[in-house]
Amino acid sequence: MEQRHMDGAQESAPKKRKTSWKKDPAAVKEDILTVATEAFAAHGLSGANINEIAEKTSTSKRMIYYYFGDKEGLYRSVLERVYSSLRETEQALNVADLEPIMALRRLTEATFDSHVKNPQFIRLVMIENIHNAEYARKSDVIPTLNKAIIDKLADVCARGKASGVLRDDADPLELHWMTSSASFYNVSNKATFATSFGGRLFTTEGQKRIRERVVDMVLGAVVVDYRPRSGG
Amino acid sequence: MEQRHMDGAQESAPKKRKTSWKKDPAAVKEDILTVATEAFAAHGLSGANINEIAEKTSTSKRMIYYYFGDKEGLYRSVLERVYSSLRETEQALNVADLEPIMALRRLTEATFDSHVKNPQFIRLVMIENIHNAEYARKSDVIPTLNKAIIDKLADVCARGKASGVLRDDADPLELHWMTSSASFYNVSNKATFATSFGGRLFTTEGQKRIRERVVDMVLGAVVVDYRPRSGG
DNA sequence: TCCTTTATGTACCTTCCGGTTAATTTGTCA
DNA sequence: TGACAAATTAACCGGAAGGTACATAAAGGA
Repeated sequence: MEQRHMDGAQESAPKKRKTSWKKDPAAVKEDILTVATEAFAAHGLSGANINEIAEKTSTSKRMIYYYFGDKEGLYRSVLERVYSSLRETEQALNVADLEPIMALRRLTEATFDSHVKNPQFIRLVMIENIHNAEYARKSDVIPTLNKAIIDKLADVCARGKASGVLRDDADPLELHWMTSSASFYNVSNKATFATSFGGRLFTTEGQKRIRERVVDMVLGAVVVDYRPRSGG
Repeated sequence: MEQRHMDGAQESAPKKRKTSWKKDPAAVKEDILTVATEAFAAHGLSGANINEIAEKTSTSKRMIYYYFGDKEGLYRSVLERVYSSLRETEQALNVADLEPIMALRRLTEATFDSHVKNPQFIRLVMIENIHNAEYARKSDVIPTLNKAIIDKLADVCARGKASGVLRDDADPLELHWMTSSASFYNVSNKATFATSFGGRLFTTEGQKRIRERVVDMVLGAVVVDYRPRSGG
């Protein structure tokens, strides 16, 4: 992504002629995507307003249609971008040289934390599920992005079974399901849960407890004779 | 808006006068709510279309506005109705005379099953979360509906701690959070999960395994020395 | 230098859709 | 039975919002 001078109108480098417009497609696209991500995450596909999005960019509505075709195309691009960036984060985590239980704990905690830190991603996935994943399915990147995390879990599983600390029926995909479900729900359903039951679980203290409980759940389900860190 | 007599129109035997139209407000409202529930669950608040809803009812658009004021009012009514009906289901389950671990298992399984059986409820809750629960919060029934399940869990917890089978730090609200998170995610994120990882977990077989795994997770997190039914 | 392609700005159009107006029918009750 | 309220119909409105037409300024060759 090579955007030069996305702002500069006044630092006037030597001979860089700074004629009227920008002519910087990459930066323009990025700008649009950033604004659109916020809008779609906040209001959903039908709820987001192209005119409003356009106003918040440094460019015009015309450019949105020029680069993304229509509202749906813009939405798809937003979805792919946000998916990719999260999966990159997942890929960065290295647990290959931790012993299996510790590795599982770390992966679970990392998932929990990354979900908490990326509410926009969560909201877009929620929205996509409302649409029965029809746009994610159309994408040719999204369905392929997820090997990394499963591979990691498969490795941990294999090592854990070999050393006898994990149950024989432990399954990488199910493990991912378990960590995801708890971590996702924690962000996605915060609003209604707090409305029904109060905000106790969403204070700093509450989240600390929940985070530990999620680890307990996951480890409790696959570790042979799991003993929680503290308590009971 | 000031409509009384929202029901009872036909138990008056005497002078059966079946002239042209119905004059049956309760049935009309129910009809509208049924159609609207489907529409909002399918397309969300902004995505649902009042004209389409009206066409699918046996009455007219005007009637929707007559009884519910505006789109938001209709949505709120839909939300309250679906919440109430699910909570009634929860209330029906009796586990007071099961021993604590078995009671927990039953509650977890029941939650899992009821979520699977009520995808419309799930979708409406997802949508409500996209709106930060703003409409649920405005309601004066929804925030009060949820005592029942917590009370049940509190009872189980107390008994379990007394007999030493549950960890001292087991907490009813956290328990509800655990059962809900897994059960909810199983339905809410089915579409994207299957897109990313295939549908293996959503076959009949897969769901059977997942269901048992959810029980393992919950019990594994709060039961002292939990031993899963099979495996390991 | 001119021609083609890419990128951008301005103004406009059309349709959909939430909501309303006004008139009509049905039931109730004095 | 007739007046009044509740229930219902049909036609209509205004504006918002997605999308487009058209002109035109930059860049990149030949």
